[in-house]
Amino acid sequence: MQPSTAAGNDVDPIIWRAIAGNSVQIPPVGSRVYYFPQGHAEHANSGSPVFLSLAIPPFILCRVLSVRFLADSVTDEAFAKIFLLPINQSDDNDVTINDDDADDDVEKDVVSFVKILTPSDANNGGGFSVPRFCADSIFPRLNFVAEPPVQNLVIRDIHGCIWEFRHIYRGTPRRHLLTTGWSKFVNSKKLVSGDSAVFIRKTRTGELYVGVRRATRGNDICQRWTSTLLRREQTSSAGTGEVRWRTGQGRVATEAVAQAAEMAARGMAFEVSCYPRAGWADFVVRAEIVEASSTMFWTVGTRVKMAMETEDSSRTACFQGTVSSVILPESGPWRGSPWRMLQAFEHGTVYDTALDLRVATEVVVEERTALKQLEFGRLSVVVVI
Amino acid sequence: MQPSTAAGNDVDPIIWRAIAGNSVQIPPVGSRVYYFPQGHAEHANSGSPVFLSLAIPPFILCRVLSVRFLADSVTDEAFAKIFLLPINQSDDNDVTINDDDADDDVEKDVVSFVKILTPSDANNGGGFSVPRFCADSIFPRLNFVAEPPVQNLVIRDIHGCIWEFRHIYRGTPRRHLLTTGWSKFVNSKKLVSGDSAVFIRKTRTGELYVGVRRATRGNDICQRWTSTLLRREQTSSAGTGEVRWRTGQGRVATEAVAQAAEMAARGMAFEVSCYPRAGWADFVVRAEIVEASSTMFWTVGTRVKMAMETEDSSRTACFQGTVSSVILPESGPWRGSPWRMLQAFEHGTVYDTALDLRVATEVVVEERTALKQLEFGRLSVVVVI
DNA sequence: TTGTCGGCCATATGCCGACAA
DNA sequence: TTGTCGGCATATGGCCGACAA
Repeated sequence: MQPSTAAGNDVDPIIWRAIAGNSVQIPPVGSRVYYFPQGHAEHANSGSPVFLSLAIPPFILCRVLSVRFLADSVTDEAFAKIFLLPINQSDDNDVTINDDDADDDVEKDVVSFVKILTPSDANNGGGFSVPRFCADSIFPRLNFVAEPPVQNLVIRDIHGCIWEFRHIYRGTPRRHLLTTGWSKFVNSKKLVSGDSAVFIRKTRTGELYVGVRRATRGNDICQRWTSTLLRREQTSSAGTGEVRWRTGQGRVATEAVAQAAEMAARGMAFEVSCYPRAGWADFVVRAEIVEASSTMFWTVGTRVKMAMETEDSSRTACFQGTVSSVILPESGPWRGSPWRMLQAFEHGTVYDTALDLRVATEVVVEERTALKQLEFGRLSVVVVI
Repeated sequence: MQPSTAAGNDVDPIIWRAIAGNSVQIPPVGSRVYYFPQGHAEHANSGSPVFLSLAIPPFILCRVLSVRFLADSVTDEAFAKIFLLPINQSDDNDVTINDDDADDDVEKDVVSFVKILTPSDANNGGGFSVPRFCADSIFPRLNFVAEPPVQNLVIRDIHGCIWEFRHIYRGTPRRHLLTTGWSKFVNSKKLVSGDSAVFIRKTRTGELYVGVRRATRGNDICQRWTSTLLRREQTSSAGTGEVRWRTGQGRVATEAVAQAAEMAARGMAFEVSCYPRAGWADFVVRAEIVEASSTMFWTVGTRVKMAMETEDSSRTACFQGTVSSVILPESGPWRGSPWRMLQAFEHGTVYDTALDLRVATEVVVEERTALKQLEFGRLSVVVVI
């Protein structure tokens, strides 16, 4: 099975990471991971996958053979295709090439800024109000002696397509704005208020990039606090029909899940597409994390803490909670599966950001979590406290 | 395996048939059919499917367990989900409920009209020039004493969504036009000149329906005579990106093909999605047709005739030709497969329509055909002459 | 510092009859 | 009968500073 190229060209990993979010974890080539078919199935776009053989283990140890960083041609979402080879438990040493230093270097090579779009930003006929920090740190400096100070920005999106924006500093009081070109971008990407725009600058070359993140709605706990309902959906029966892809939850074909699980269970190399989205669980998890968790004695009352990024990636906040139930299926096809074995009750959380997380303090977190389930914004790690 | 419901609601079979085209053949529930994995694979949207087991027979006898008439939520194409159970050759009697009479009755219950859109019809800011016959036979009669004669039409599309069009009879000389509402429809359905609109009226209730058929381009012989190139594609790198689905050829996920073929080979019930499109071969074919063809001694020089509908379904035309080669693979995974075993050379064709088929008289038909391959417009049957 | 609003201008949309194929 | 065009009215897009949060 060759990794298919039909989904488009590979994305520069540096840009990919900046657009997907800095806390997204993609296991490096050579590392050991566990593949969770149940988690994969949760990403299917319709129904439950059909497994030809009934004996699909709940988790399968694999080695990462390759990783491709890609972009969804319809939604612009960053996603990764990971090529996995099932391996034995005894094969327990990572063969990762340790290039952490190199990674750090290149990561410092970009600077990025995320803004959640206001209604004014996303309105038809409107421009984009550029926060001061973005204008100063990302965009080229304007010539402020001109009247008005103005320049044309040439920015590439995740596909490498070029977009042009007029960047002007005007108004009383003065502020930075993107005018001409912005509206076309918003319409083309089908952005609505609540979505985010990511502006990225490669510090060495000065090249500019722009990415989008869709507002997380319609999944799990996120659904409860969001006040923006299905504004992207067809509002009247005679609507334009152009935004229908918004209704689909999963991004992965049901049959692709079934096929991957089948091949994994047979010990054959297989490929999975991972869409890192807030509120969706990773189903390919570093083996070290799974193994550390499996040695933990989970019991009701265990207190846990979860670090996660806010939606605009500007800060990291914490969930704190108590495990309220531990469920390991005792029968059925998934007997003994740790997937979503934990359910936590959240309490007494201290946040260092106010806006986005405040409503969540009032709800019971019902997600069952093995390790990385309670995503909100993006979860980075679970710590027992 | 339950037929999934995620693709949308079922379409009224009468409306479905009128929109798909009257010559589209969907095998009835209970009938025996042959499933051709190779033909199915030709409908995959990327690469070649991965077959887990290598022994996939080239054709598998099945019984039709159920048929669902559906509509693609993105392209509005009519397609069918057919649920098939592999059966033995000895199980040779159809269990079809003979409801031909009933079918005939209901088919007479609708009247439809197809028009290929002119540039003026598909232009932005333009209306739709309603042919006289359509206005007379499909739309409600206007009040011609009014000045101008005008009415509002309320028409449902294949999804049941309501569209409103202003139908006016004006101009000098007088003619029927759809004005207000038409442009929104064209933009929403992404119609371009060359595509077709189908207007349907249920004679009993007077209810109106509208469907679309995309111009057949990019496949086989159709590609050679069409002069309209990829006008729907993104023209600039900063384009809107809204028409990208036009680039995809197949409509079926590669993994779905692999899974269906696997299950068919194992004798398990499976489901396939069939998109009846001109230029694409049916991969689920009535058993009687396949068996009749397999008793035929095919040889180079055999003269064949093929009836087919013109694109606007108004008339039936004929291809005539001579078999120029007969190829049965002698080795490889598809040894002995009849799929596309015939290649025909076209000659001396007599058409009873002029416009759409005339260029095809000048080309060599290179398609290899088992039975139903030389689709142009829509092929209905091959006859040895 | 930055989100939203009303004003105002430019452009695009879209209805029309004229005319010709 | 019907496809295409130019004219013209109107709607929408989109840039602007004012003002307030």
